[in-house]
Amino acid sequence: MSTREQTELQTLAQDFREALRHSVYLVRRLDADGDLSAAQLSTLKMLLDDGVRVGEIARNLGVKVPSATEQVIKLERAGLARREADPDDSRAVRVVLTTEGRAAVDSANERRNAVMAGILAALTEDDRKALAAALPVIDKINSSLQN
Amino acid sequence: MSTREQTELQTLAQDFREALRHSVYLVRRLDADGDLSAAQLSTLKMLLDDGVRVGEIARNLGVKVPSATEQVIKLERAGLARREADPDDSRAVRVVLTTEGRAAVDSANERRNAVMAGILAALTEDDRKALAAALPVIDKINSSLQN
DNA sequence: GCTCATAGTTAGGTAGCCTAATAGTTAGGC
DNA sequence: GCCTAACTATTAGGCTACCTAACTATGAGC
Repeated sequence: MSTREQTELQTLAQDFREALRHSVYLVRRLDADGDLSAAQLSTLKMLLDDGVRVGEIARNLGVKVPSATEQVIKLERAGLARREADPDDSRAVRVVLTTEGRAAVDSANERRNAVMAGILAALTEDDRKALAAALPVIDKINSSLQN
Repeated sequence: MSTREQTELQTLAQDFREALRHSVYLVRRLDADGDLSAAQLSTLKMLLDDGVRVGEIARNLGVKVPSATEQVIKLERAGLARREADPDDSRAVRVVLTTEGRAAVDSANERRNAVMAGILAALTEDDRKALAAALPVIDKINSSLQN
């Protein structure tokens, strides 16, 4: 890698860090929406397909198992999820959505998408293209870190 | 706006939300570095130029004033910042860096940039170009929300 | 010189994360 | 078959970073 490339890498690193830091505004704007916190909405979304084990929830959220248990307990108290015994492994717990949970995911998801769409609508078409082109890269970075 | 554009907007909104959610991995990787939390490093960086008022710190961080006070108190206890009376307005407080604070910003900043650069080095040149092109857009979004 | 606005702090509370310790279950070696 | 080691989840206790509400002190307008 050339010296020029090295410098560019440094600059990009710094700029990306700065952009990430400033994204708190965006994240908070989205979270301001609702009755469902970001962590809880993320958890509920995982449950859409099928029952999911607590450990898997933790891995998906990028947190430790006790933190996932905590989220599940809150969702259960809110009547949005339910814990069931895993038929294959009695150490494990399968977390599933309740009917209310399913409805809550759908409506929270739609409302947040609408907020985000409103923000993106203020951009130019070129801006949106540039953003769309970067999303796969960001996902690539993130999944490489997921460990 | 055409129906096709509407749909694209919805899709982009959803994808961007998803990418943001997954960025916890990246943010946590960067924060794992060190002795200085993300909030504290951000606060310290603001002080580099000049004394900054608590209200201004709050606005910059995107938090309420009491939260900024809290950060300042912690930095003060850590010996990294100092509160001084504002000569122009005795209601106000100017927060300034100590010598240790200045050194701490520099080293934490460098270490985090190095971590980020390491992550970005694993991408292709095209990926980095796409990312670099999107950063101004992200900043544009963020500054539109800042208020 | 009141009154109202502004700057910051204090008090008390919440969410979300962590580590360490614990209970129960499964799996492998012998 | 049994014992140990590994795994799954929960509980307990602690931390950071937010928040709102209530307060103190200073500044500004009329």
